[in-house]
Amino acid sequence: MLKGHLDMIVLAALSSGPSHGYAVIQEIQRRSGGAFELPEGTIYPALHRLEQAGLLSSHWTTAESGRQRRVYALTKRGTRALADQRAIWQRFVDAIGGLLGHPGHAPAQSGR
Amino acid sequence: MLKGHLDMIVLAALSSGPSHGYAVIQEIQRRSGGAFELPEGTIYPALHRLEQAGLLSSHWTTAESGRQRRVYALTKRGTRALADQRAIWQRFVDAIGGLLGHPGHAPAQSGR
DNA sequence: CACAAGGCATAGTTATGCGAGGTATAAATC
DNA sequence: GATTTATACCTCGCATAACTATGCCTTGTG
Repeated sequence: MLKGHLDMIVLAALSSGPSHGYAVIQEIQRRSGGAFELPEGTIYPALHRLEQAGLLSSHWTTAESGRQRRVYALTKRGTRALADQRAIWQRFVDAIGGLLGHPGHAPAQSGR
Repeated sequence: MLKGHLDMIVLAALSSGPSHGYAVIQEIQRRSGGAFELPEGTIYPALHRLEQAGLLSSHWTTAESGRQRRVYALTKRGTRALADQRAIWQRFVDAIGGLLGHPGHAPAQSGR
């Protein structure tokens, strides 16, 4: 379960350039090594939420195939939000690491 | 927010030996470097859930102070569950890592 | 005695990922 | 030419689970 981390994941998937919803799903699946196969019912609402929040912008395009696609791109705020999320994620991972570390083992003081 | 990972955290906090609820809260706070300050309304239901699931066992004791405490301990299944959770967590972290990794960067193939 | 600190408990709110269902077009298969 | 598969979008409602708020009891302290 990625509760609470989905936004970061979607933002990350768009960090390499604009893309449309369906492609985001596949990009996430690819980049996660198949670990995350997110259903549409997860991604589309997330994209809408993020656009609503001003972290993404979207516009309709027509692919060469003639298909209609809604392409999303990170906004300035979205890029910043992703950076924040990364930092939070890192702290989160460190904290869990401290908890999982052996009983008597002093938590890695993490140089920074 | 540690949605979905709370159980692992609680199990981890008990991996160094039996303890009672209130102490679990403080242990988690300590081991996480202060990152996780879990309210009682989070921990107690979690402990109950885990006992219900057979991952913890509990019994009442009386401290030297005369106070009643409910002490929880990992069961065999709980220990196994913790190990499983660790593995899942590791895969999860790796997957997120792949997503956060630079765009053109091939995801670490992680030998195993 | 009042109040803080230790200790346990639960009922209700809220957030959110996901399943299920719906629409539509293009390409492939039969 | 008809059916299926893949692409592409959308939304409603459920279930899960963490958190807020609150209450109760005991022990120690000012």
